[in-house]
Amino acid sequence: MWQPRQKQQQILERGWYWKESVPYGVNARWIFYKLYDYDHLFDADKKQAYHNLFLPLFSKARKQFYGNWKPNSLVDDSREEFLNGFGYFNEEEWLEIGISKQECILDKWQYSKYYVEIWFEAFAMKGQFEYFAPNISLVPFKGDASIEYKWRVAKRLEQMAERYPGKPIKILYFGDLDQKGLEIPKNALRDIKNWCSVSFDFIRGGLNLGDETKFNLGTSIDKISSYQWESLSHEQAGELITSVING
DNA sequence: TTGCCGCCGGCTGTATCATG
DNA sequence: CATGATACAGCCGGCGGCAA
Repeated sequence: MWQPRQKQQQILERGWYWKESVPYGVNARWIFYKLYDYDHLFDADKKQAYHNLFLPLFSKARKQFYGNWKPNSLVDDSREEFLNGFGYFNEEEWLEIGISKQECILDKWQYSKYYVEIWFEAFAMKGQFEYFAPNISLVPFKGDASIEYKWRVAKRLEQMAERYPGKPIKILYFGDLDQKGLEIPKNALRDIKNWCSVSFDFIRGGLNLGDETKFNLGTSIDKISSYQWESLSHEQAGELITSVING
């Protein structure tokens, strides 16, 4: 039975506290920023602390089932399996579950002023956007978008323009405040605008210049003077997302 | 003395940009 | 024009030293 040392125990305990502090699943990176920036539990350089101290420790805790930690205590939204071959066991189950319990979902966009999509860079924070922006389509960016993905986005926006004639399209973008974080949407927009016959508003909701001081953010793991979406607290992220949606 | 810890590097796959 | 670095989110393994 693995027994972490005093310091490690303290870090794991605080990690569990942060994990439990929000109503959605979080990734390792999010917890690390809380432990480093808020709790100051690491003396080492940020990048070193993340790769050499934090990740191995929390990997071990989950694999060894230390305390309440389990392999699924942290979420990975970036990998997905595709299950096939399932269905109803028989006609009776189909009538019971397939038909009678089916909800009739009506389109909400037809009544709204705009068609809105949220594009965001910090892919693993999907749960957070689902929580603060229910009923809005979420379009994750994992680093630079692939060519096919950009084409898919462009064609979808055309379809939306056709489905909701005259309704303006608004894209709200959220991502890191660093060089790459600014390039990712710029690169994607270049192709998407080329391939999309309809126009749309693109609004970078954050992180924008000034947000780092407004929210008193700690710096990125990888680069000083860079700021990551995961540095935002639950409340700050909620405030930022909802204010952009309502604005 | 054993095993935990810190440190370092590499791997997955697609894309863009800086450098030489 | 070719190569390397970086972005995304982690997981895995080896080595050497120190602590329980």
